[in-house]
Parts: sequence; structure tokens; C-alpha cells
Amino acid sequence: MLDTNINQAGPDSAPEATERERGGLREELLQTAVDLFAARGFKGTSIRDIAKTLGVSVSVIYHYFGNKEGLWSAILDYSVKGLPARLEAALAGGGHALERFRRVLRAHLAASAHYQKESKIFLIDYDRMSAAGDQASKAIQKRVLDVYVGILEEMQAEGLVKSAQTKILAFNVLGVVNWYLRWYRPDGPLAPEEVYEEIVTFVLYGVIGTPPGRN
Amino acid sequence: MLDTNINQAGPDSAPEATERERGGLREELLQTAVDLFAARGFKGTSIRDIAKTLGVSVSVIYHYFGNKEGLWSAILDYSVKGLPARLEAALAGGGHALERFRRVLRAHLAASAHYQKESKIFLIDYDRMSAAGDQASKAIQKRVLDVYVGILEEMQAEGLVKSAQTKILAFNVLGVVNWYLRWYRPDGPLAPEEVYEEIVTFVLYGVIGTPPGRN
DNA sequence: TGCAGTCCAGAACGATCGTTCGATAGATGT
DNA sequence: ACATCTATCGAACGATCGTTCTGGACTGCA
Repeated sequence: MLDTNINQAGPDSAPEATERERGGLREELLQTAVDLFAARGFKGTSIRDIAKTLGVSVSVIYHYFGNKEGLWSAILDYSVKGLPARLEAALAGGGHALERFRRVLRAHLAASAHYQKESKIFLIDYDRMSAAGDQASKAIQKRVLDVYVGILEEMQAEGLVKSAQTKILAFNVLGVVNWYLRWYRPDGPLAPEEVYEEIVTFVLYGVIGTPPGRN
Repeated sequence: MLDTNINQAGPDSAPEATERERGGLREELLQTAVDLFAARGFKGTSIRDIAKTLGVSVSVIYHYFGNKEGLWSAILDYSVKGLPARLEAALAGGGHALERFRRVLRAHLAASAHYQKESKIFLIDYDRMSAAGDQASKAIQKRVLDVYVGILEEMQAEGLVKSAQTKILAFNVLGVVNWYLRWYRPDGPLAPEEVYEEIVTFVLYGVIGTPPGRN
């Protein structure tokens, strides 16, 4: 057997095309892992499942990511790890409190839609990782919560929010957003913007408790 | 070795106390499994973990539940499988639409608090079970959703709800309730009733979009 | 030409998984 | 007294898990 490493397809395929050149095996691994983790969970997905889906050896995963947790970490790196900064940026811009709250919420919804599977993975498995609980994952959750608690306290100081339990309000907002990425299907009947508007309205009325002004 | 099956504690323990008599091993297994499943997930918990926690052999799990999925099923049997009927009962009572909606929501919150870990297990793993997706679990989710969609459509017909997207509203409600059982800690500073009131208010304002009448 | 570095396959390792099986101690019924 | 049933143990099975290792093909640089 001389050609163990030659692409097995034969004459009709491009003569040289090791996975890497034809699009980056690393990215293919990430995408496949996201799909499988989202469908079966971290523990429910073996690295052999991922490798077999792409028709490659399991070694490539260790080559690119070190181990299985490294793969998980790499997924979070490009997706949810940027969420807190994104929300904090939306918060920092100008405008009155209500306007900024709305902007944060929209940014959150947009990020959840864009990294839907990644966020789902994160939310489902984040408190089951690395035995003692992944520290970084907990920090992400906390920073997101703090953004909401902060803006809600501002709104409360301005009399826009009547409830004193801003933390519970923040949890409720998180519940709506995090549930959204579990039920939303991009091929549904409504345009993404319509869904956003519906959710933003629900949350705004929920926290404010009275119809917001025309803007 | 003559005494392999005698309780190993010796003279200071009650002379006969096979686990079953001293409280029902079956119930102890269920409780232990709930704790571990909630903490590490279904796939992340081995039957040896469960057996070892109680200091018994793995065979007892097969004796009482047939296999690992039977254990999962038994947990759902006494907890979340009764949820749809409970909500439908709350819905069926008298009163106007808003009153019934509030009653359903309260029943849902109470059930989620009472079977907190069981509900958490159900929500996290329900779409990863038995390869093709557990049919019964999906049916539970659907019946709960239908209760909310139904009452919301009633409220919409009465002009209480302005949005036409009752399904999205229902999802939002489910998001709040299902997130509640992830963050709520019974030993927190607030009494359960205060938390309920806070959440009910948030949801009501969210779906109605205007301050509800005094009752 | 040689040599180091990168990329990948395939076999193998020990651990752990869900599950099965025979044995046994005690309770129950005849 | 004997047979049956229930509850439990401990050992074992094959499968699968995450991970490691060896080696080969290729690239880039001296």
C-alpha cells in the first residue's frame, strides 16, 4: 500500500487537496463540533463522532485543540466570549436609560441569533464543565447579568422601573433572551426583525410596567 | 467469607436493616439520581456514580428501573409528567381570561419550584434522549405551550393582548418560568411568594402591555 | 540536498461505560 | 420442611471513551 495518504477519490478529484488547503480543517472541525454539541451535548458527543463526520482521524482534534475541552474552549472563544464586551459597548453609548436598555437588548438578541448554536451549547453545559465548574464561563454569565442589573437600576432611579427587585427583573430578561435561542428557527414565518420587535416590546413592558413613550 | 451480605457496620448498628426497610431504596435511588442528573446531566452521570453514592451495587438500579433510561423515566413520572394536567386544571376553572392566565402562571411557578431539579433535568436533556428524541417529552412541552397559546388567544380576543404573535408571547412566558428554576435558590433573601409576585407582574405587564386593573 | 516543522492517519492504551449473570440471604407461602 | 419470590451483591462482558504514540507525506528554508 503506497497511497495510504493520497485522497482516495481517484482521478476525478483535484490531484492535491489535503483538507487544510481546501478551506481550513480547523474551521470545519469547529463547525462540526458546534453542530454535534448543540444536538447531543458535550458529554454526548465523542471526538470520534466529530472526526468521523468529516472523515478524518481523531488526531487532528488533538493537533489543533489539545484535547476535547480545548475544542469546547475554542468554540466559546469566537462566539460567546465576546458577548459581555458587546453588551457593555451597547450600554456605554449615549442616550437616556430607556434608549440604552433597548440597545443592549437588541445587541443581545442579535448576538444570540448569530451564534445560536454556540450560545445554546454554552447555556446548557456551562455549569457542568471541568468538574469544579469553568471559571471563565461563570464570569461571562456574571458580566452579562451585571449589565442588565446596572441599566435597570439606572432606570429605577429615574422612576422608569417601579420594582425594587432589579436582579429578578434582569433574570427575567435573561430568561426571555436565552429561551429565544432555543425556539427560534431562521426559516420560520416571521422576519428576524419582527421577532426582535415582539420580544423587545414584551421585555420593555415587563420591566417598565407601563406603555413606553412613542420612542 | 460467610457474612458478605450482612450489614458491614457491626454490633453498634441495628441488627437488621437492609436499605429497603429503612426507607425504601427505590426512593433513595430516585433522589440521588435527581441530584446527580441535575448537577452533571444524564450523560455525565454513570449508574456507578449513583450506586456508589448510596453504597449499593449497580444491580439494584436494573432491578428497580430496568435500565438507565427507565430511571430517567421514573423521575419524570412523578414530577414533570403531571405538569400539563396541572396547568390545564388551572385553566379550566372559572373567572375571566386574565384571572385564569394568572392562575396558570402561578401553578406553573409553584410546580417548577416544587420539582426544581426534576424540571431542570427535563429541560436540559429532553431533546437529547433516546436517539430519535423522546416522544413523550416532546408532547409534554407541546401541551404546556398550548395552554399558554390558548389563554393568550382568548385574552387577545377580549382586547387584553395587543400583539398578534401569541406563540411568541407564550415562548417568552416559558422563558421566564423556565429560567426561574435555574436561578432560584430557596435559601435566598426573598420569600417564595415575593418572588412569585415579582415574576407574575413582569409577565403580565409583558403580555398585556399596559398596567392591569386593580385585579 | 538535507533538515526541521506542520499536518494527518492508524493503531493502541487504560479507563470507564451500560448491561448481564449467577449466587445468596431473607421473607413468604404451603 | 420445602419451594418460591424478592432484594441485593460482586464479578464479568463487550463497547466505547479520551488520549497517546509512531510514522509517513508534504512544505519551507538552509
